[in-house]
Amino acid sequence: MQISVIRFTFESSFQNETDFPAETMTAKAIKHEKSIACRSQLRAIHDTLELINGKWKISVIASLSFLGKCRFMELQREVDGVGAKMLSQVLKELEENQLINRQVFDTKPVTVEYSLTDYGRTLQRVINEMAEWGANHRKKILE
Amino acid sequence: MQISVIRFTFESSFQNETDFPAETMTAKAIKHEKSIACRSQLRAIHDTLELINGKWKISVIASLSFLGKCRFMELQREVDGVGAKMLSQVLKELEENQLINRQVFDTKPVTVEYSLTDYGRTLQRVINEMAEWGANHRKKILE
DNA sequence: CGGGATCCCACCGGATACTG
DNA sequence: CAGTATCCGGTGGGATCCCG
Repeated sequence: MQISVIRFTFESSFQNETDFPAETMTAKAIKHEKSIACRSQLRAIHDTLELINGKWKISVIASLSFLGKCRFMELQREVDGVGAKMLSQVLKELEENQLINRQVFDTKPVTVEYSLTDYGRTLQRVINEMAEWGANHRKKILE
Repeated sequence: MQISVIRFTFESSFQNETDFPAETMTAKAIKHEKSIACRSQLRAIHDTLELINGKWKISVIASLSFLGKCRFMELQREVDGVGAKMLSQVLKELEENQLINRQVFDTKPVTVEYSLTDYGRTLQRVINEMAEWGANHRKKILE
């Protein structure tokens, strides 16, 4: 009967199991297994959120992703509503987390260019999923 | 020369274009096109963030996604660190946004079960990407 | 058990002014 | 241009108590 526990996979967790002929102990075991798996997923999600959480981070990353190299003012113009202070702070944090590069040019008025690092680029799939979902959501809301 | 604008796609935006033989006007046109595309992506991302932003929403959705139906206390136990007030608030907002179902049973101590709606389930891909990225990130951080 | 009400604080984030 | 500094209000979110 322990085989039923093995039957559990992440994929199966999205279906109801009301027709699952489990007795109490097996059900408990399944629940426990699920909880273990769930916590490890939650931890991973929490890790991700720790880096890209906040009102602006994802927008900044997405902008750099779509536009390539960007200067400070370009980014501020692109990300609607962000103030200089927040943008500055966000850029600093993203740089600390190795997600973006900061390159300073010694021109007459100093020029700074930001760009994604290779590691920052690995967030693209997450960003794409979010953008896609958002687009579908807007369609749905407007009936 | 306008053909070069047409050449632009999202995919191409991730490569440098330093070797792109564009004159100023074409480069400007490209930049403008990019900006337009970028803004529409940012708007979509903003829409998504509007629903799932915050410290707990994604964790709650992920928990329901992995565990299926859940009661209030189960969720609170699962999502590490969340208080009853926040959990309650988050659940209310998610319900208003049609992402979760709330089902009340008239037992002696009242029982409430939460579960994802079909629409809430469409967030799964976003969640999976985030979980996967977080797992890789943790691996990378630990060298 | 499943929350609502209240209190309270930290910090997010906006506005403005200033610097190099 | 690319920030930094300062001030300050709103609110995210924790703790605690309470209620059906």
